[in-house]
Amino acid sequence: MISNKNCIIRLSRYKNALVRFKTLGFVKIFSEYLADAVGVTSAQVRKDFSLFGISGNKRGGYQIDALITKLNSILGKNEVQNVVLVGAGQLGSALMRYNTFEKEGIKIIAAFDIDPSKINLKSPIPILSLAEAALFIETNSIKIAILTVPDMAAQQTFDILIRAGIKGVLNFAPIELKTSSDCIVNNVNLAVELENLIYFVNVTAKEAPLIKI
Amino acid sequence: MISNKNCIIRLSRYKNALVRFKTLGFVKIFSEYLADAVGVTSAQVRKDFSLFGISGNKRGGYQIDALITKLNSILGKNEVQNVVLVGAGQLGSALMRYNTFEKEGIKIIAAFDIDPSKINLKSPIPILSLAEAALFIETNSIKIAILTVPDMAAQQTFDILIRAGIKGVLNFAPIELKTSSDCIVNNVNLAVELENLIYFVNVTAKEAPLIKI
DNA sequence: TAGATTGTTAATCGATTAACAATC
DNA sequence: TAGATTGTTAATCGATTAACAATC
Repeated sequence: MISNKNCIIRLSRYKNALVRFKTLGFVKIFSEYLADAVGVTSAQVRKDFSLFGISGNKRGGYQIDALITKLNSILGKNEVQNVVLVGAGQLGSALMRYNTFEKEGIKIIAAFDIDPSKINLKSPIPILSLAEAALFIETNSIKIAILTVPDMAAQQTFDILIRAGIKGVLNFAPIELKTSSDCIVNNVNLAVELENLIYFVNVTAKEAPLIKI
Repeated sequence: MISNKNCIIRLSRYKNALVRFKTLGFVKIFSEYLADAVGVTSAQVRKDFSLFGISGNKRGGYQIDALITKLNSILGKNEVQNVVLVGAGQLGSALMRYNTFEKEGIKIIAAFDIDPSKINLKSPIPILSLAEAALFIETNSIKIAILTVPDMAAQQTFDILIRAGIKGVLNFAPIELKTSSDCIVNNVNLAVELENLIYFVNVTAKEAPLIKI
């Protein structure tokens, strides 16, 4: 029932697409249309749903409202998810102001930084000293952290978070964090994403002339 | 030879890890250690390398310097890659200040926004009117764009970019862009990444008590 | 040389897709 | 009813891994 990461990411995408369909006034939807909106096959949609016991009506498709409710429940979106952010540098500060998280029910309730000049208890999201992180995380039972510290500090900061009880980390440092089995790490590396794009654009450009001949 | 996206992303990770090994004074490396640093198997490393004709020395491993050079060449990192950014909102502005790109040889040479109040020709990265984007992209032969506009504007802005000759887009809108076959889209969705993490942390938490019994 | 590591093949694994019976 | 869509099984596809001969 846990399924793989890609499957869960698709559930999020289905949910987002369904919200858009609902905004447009739709009430029911067929797997074919939902698949199209998300860029997968209809078989994939039905398979994913069946893995989570989501069923529709043969010939009648799926009720959008019920589907959104079910997906939100699976994805833990029925309650606000409190997270902390560690590393209030350029990217970290931007994420603190990134209002899409709030819209999606994800609340950064505090940020931490090692640099005393960054500490600011009065900003909309308080920025505290890294030294206070462990206690804060424990007393507030925070399970998820966003890690936006410099590369060289990533592993040691991560270790602090683990010891404080963090169970999931969204890591922006281009480092493979050594983790214990009970903490999950999702890596986001924007430079790598761009490099990837550059690579494929370049190979396609090199190939194109051959095709034209 | 094109290979799949995951393979190319691994090449970027190998490259990053190798640069760190080099910093630490290493000259040679075995597939086993590189695999460990990146979190894959040594067979995977050797397989990836062989796909790109990279060879080492049996019994002697790989020369780090030569390897970095080769990977940089494959990934197009021998020259600075110019890109544009479209949508100078919260996230867009942060990415403009995100110096990791510059460090990685990726230069945002201009940004565009539809909001006249955002236009600023004197900022370090000039912010121009969206109306000027097509001409700018064409005259400068820009192939890659970072798209950070609001969800509802994403598709129409994307269409403008396509017509201007953009071949690769790093898309931050939670929308599946309808693209032509000759433009590649990489999606980054931070809220979805966090949702994913939340999901797996929650299921693990629910399962843990069962394991303890 | 003996031992260790690469390079590559074949086996495994898992995810996606096609296909179709069930059924509304 | 006839037709269309779901739910699920089996087939396909592709990526990862194990294993080992080649060889430094």
